Amino acid sequence: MAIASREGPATVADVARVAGVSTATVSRVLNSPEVVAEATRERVLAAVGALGYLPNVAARRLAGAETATLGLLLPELSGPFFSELLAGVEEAARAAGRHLLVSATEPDDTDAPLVPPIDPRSVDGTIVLPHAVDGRLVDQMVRSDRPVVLVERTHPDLPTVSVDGAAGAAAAVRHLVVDHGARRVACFAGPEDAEASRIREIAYATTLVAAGLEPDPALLVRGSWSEVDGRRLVERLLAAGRRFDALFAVNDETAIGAIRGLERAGLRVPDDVRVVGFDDIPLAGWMRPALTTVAAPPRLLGRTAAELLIDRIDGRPTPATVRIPASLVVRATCGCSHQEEARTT
Amino acid sequence: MAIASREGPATVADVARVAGVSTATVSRVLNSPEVVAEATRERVLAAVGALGYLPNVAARRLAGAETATLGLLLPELSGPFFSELLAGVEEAARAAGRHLLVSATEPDDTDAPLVPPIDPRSVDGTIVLPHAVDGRLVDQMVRSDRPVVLVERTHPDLPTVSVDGAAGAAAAVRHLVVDHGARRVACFAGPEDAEASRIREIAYATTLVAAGLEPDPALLVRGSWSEVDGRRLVERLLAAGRRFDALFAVNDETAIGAIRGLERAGLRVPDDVRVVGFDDIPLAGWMRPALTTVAAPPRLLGRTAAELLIDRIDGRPTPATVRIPASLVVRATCGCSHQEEARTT
DNA sequence: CGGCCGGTTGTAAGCGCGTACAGTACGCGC
DNA sequence: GCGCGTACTGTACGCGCTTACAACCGGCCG
Repeated sequence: MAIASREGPATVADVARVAGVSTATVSRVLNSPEVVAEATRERVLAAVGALGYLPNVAARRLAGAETATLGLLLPELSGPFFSELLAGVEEAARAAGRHLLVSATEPDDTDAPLVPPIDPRSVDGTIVLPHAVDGRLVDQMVRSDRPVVLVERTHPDLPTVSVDGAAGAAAAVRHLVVDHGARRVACFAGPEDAEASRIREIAYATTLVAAGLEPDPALLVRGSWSEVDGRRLVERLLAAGRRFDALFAVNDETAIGAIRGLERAGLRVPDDVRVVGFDDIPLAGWMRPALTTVAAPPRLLGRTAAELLIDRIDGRPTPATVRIPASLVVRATCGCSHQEEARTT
Repeated sequence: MAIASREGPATVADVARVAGVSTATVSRVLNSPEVVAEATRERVLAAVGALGYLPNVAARRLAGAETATLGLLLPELSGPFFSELLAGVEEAARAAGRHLLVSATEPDDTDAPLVPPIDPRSVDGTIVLPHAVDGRLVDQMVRSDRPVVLVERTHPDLPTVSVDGAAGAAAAVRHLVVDHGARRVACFAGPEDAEASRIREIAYATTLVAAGLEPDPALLVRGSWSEVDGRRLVERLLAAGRRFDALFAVNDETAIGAIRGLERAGLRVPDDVRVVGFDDIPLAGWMRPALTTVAAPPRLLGRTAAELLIDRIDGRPTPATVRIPASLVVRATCGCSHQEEARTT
């Protein structure tokens, strides 16, 4: 006489006993139902329901199956951009019945050089954002043979999803120059090694040229994507006596900081300086004057990356690169009429 | 002659072979070093280093050890409050060498009634936020015998960490009434079943009474913590002909929405209506006029919850309840002088 | 000098699950 | 009536690791 129920959660063995089959059959019902006879399948499923059986992820993983969890590696999770992106990833993961293992990595984390923040063996695949890990680690992940998807960052043999920074930046600068007649357009860029920023800077310069303007190198300055840096860059430029009638920032937080800096310096936005940001974080629409910016919907970015990763995991054919279109969202800081509508988000 | 190195990551067996010991000894070196002889330990450690051995989490878990990962269950991850909290949790988890499994649960997720978004067996413990799961699920997690910590939510036999909402709300209302002479103070609350909101509402009412004012029930209205709802509540109140000279919102987003609504209705903040929020999200300090609010640092909340959970997991004694002090951050929307300093965040 | 003890290390038994391989039972054709 | 294929199902092993339990060793006490 077998013991009817034991401590702790039910196992395949329990289900097998209740359904009167072997554990192998239970496992088959769960993983490849089509090979099991109809009647047996139903009996097993009933037992699963009755016992509230839930597969043990660890055991499953150990036995070689998938984890049903995605890894996400990013530099930080607090800002509006990353948190929206995270939300998008989580959304897609959950929709696909996957869990999400998240890890942030302080950029200045010099020690613990090669222990990955996420063990590739405990996830089915990983999404990696810029600066989240250094190149060696990425290489290591590639070798781990588990799928990896990059976001806003490239690598010779890894798929990437990114926003169309070039088109977005071009649209922003064109709007400033062509529609508003700006002559001296500053560019507040990110760190030199940030690919996403480089792409936008280049588009900024070429668009200027295309419009018959000569880019002034002194007007291209670098910060670290943060609000305070936006403010600091304005101060630095102004202190150096550089004047400009428009400003394109490679992300919204920098743009917002810049606007604060301009206000404090007694300059009005958009009357004295027109400003366009990039990203379209929620705050962009809430602030006053509302920020004109390039929409690079982080949530969509995240969702797309997750979907691509899941497709890879499941072995479906996937594009090597997905480019999310960026579109100019005209609000007030560029100098267009202030008839801004309530955001419908 | 044993094979020197095989495919894939190294295992304890590999380490054992290289170090010339048994797998048990390797395991012991990793888990309870003190029982292993000095010389042996060093030899094993050397082998671990040489092979770049990394324990397989799944196997470890299956064998009964801990996962070194924390679960976090929240209603959504996009807003400023949750994303900051998440950052705090992640920070503490990483500092303690733990991973983080994150899951959001749409509140309107009616189906899939009892399958937990996070399998309690695959984490060492879980942090649960309001609305993240319904009561039955919480009960289930309690029974799973793995530690659970609640945030801004209570349960008879679970530890909780929350901000001192009562003290914070009281300070806010007192500031409005005593320092600014407000007579008719509206309260924009959250849903009826939100504990955190209830506590603040009660403090709002009692503080009014204590100040010799009689709370007008018509001025206590409910939304869902969101910006749009803040705006809607203003419209509704105004449409109903209710007048008020001050407004206390139980969270910043509602307060911000309310301010937009007031502006649109032609009322000036703080001149016509003084506003105080709650939470102190980053945006509070960035917007204009800058929002006076009660600081309930979400990051600190998250970090504290994670630390409490880790203490529980490690079996250290822990308080049943941690209350994070809330402090009034005076900026512009309450009507105090506009000499707001740059946020030093 | 035998026995016993504390300090170490090895042996082996699972943890829960997937799956190759080996049946088993039935139905068909010859 | 026998052989063989088909459709299922059961047996048994291993994934990598932890952990009783046993084994061993030198030194001590009696």
